[in-house]
Amino acid sequence: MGPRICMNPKCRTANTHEWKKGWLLRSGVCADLCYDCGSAYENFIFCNTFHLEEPGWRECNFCSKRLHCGCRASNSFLELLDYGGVGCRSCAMSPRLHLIQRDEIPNGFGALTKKDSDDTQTPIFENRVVGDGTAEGKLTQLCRIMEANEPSFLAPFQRGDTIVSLGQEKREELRLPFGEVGTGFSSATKLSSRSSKFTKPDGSRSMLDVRDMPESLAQPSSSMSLGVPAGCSNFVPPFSNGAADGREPCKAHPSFQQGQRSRPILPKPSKTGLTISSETKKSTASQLRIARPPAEGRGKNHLLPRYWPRITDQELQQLSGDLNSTIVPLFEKILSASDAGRIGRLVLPKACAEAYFPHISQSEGVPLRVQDVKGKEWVFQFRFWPNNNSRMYVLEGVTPCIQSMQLRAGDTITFSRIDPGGKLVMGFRKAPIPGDMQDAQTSAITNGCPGESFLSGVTENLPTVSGYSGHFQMLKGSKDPHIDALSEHLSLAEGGNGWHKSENHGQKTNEDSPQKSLLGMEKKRTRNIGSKSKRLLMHSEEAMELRLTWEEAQDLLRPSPSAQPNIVTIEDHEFEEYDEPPVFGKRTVFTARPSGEQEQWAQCDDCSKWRKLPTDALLPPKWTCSDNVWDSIRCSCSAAEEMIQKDLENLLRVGRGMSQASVFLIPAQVLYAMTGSEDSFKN
DNA sequence: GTTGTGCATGTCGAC
DNA sequence: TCGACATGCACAACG
Repeated sequence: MGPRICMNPKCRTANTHEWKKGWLLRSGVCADLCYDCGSAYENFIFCNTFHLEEPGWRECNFCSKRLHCGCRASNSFLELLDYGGVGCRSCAMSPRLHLIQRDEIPNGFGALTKKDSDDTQTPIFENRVVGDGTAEGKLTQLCRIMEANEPSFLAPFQRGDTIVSLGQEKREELRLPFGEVGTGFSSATKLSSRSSKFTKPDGSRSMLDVRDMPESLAQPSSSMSLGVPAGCSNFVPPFSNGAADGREPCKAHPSFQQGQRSRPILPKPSKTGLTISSETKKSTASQLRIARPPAEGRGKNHLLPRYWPRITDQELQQLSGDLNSTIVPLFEKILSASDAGRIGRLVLPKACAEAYFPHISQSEGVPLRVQDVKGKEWVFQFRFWPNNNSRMYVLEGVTPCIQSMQLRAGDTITFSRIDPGGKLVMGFRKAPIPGDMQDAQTSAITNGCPGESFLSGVTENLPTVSGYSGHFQMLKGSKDPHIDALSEHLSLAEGGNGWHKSENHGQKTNEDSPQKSLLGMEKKRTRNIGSKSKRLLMHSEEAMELRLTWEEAQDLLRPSPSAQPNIVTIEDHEFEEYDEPPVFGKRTVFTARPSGEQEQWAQCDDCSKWRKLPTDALLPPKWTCSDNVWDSIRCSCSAAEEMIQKDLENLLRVGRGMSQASVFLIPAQVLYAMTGSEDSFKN
């Protein structure tokens, strides 16, 4: 066991502690005791001390729950995770998935004798499967689908081993390590598959109940380590029922290597959550925006669908591939007026905060490092306020970040985790352009608000305004034309305009009850943004003007003169990637001849003479005649000006009469109309 | 006077 | 009915 960080924040600075051979369990969070400080963070229940019983088995000294690697091949557990996650060396399955009650030990394993606890790490977290038999059917259904899709997953199961039966009358507890969200879910899927052999087929049940999944994925550590089995997909959904829609094929799996992507499940409207559909095989599934439900849909604390991260499979794949890391979407939230206001407090959904952020016991909270998709690291204060015998979690100090991302009320902020490393990363989606009701309608639905009641909030075959992943949104938001081009190329971040590209989906989804959804949207939108935050809103015309202004401003952006681009090849397209932010280039004026030929004019910073340039010329912020490499005659300030004075005055008058931004881009036709004739410009 | 902080309260959705 | 949460509001700190 290598050095690990103590879970106690007061002690965690020392990462070379020895560790007691015990396990702590708290709300599904496992941790060791630190030998130095003698404790773990918070009031962990000193409950589980697992002992190696026989090959593949471990048993808690206290609660007598048993753990098995599943394949029974050996007791050789492969350590996978920083916080002690293990997997069987033979089958790579996580033993935590096979935890069962002592009295549920299947026949054939013989008597168990306790031994001294070994040093094997087996953190677990609670994953209580409903015991009414419902889960059995659901899991069976899941298994069928999985079997149909990837029979190889089931292969190890069909050796006849009676390991764990989810169909047993008594419920069992599946415990997964807090730090192994992804792994756990991935494995959970496999468990389901394995269980299929031993459960009664029940075709009538098609739902995978996720409400009784682990109580919490919280870990009292801001490091948020996430275990990822080697060789597996980059994207690891943090949800156990993601076993269905987020079931991640191992990259080593042939089907994956052949380019087969994980197929999101298309659930039908349902209150219970995930519905598994045979439609999952449709090739278009990867394009769908999936509201990936939380694994820890744990009873009343389970996350509301509105917070489920919505990300298309394709985006995930691209994100994962591009970043060469594992993306774990955690949750998202529509920014309220309060969130986006100047107070700088972002109210966090309680369930999300408790599930994915470090556990805090003091109101003061802890600093939380969150990286934006540009790589900039922000430190927020993650804290809570007592609130009606409950807690209200907030992130403080988010104003600079929100401003940096140019977010407003109504935009959606997303939290994800990047692994390895467990870094928290935040992205965003911009809200649609105000005034476009259809956009707004779809947006509201996309954001999981209104319409969710009839969309189930599970999967929405809908577009989003900008695609998920603020990763790409940030790329676009960078306003670096090159990055922006990349973003466009990837067809992810579409911001406003791109919204229309998949609009039909939204229409289709809403056609059942457009008015209802519209009303609901409006209602929700009103609430989200708040009547008192109208100052944060703007009229559609204003928004349009702002958008146009910004778009125009983009034409002025130039790569920093000192910046050296990195050439990035994506899908056979080469893009220049700059580390340095773009700079504003010199403003120019475009004109057009009657023939349609366009011209670009720039004014020398030294002599103030106007020079004609190629239309594709990009000028640095400071430009003089000597920089006029396109015209050997007029590359000096001593050269005569091309434009006659009258036309020049017209040109400048037009510029003054227009908005500050528009002066940069005088419509050529307008200019020509004002100047009257082609003779306005002399060559 | 402005801004920040901490808590209270009303609304609304989920159960 | 209850919990979550958006936001109001009183008070403190600060310039």
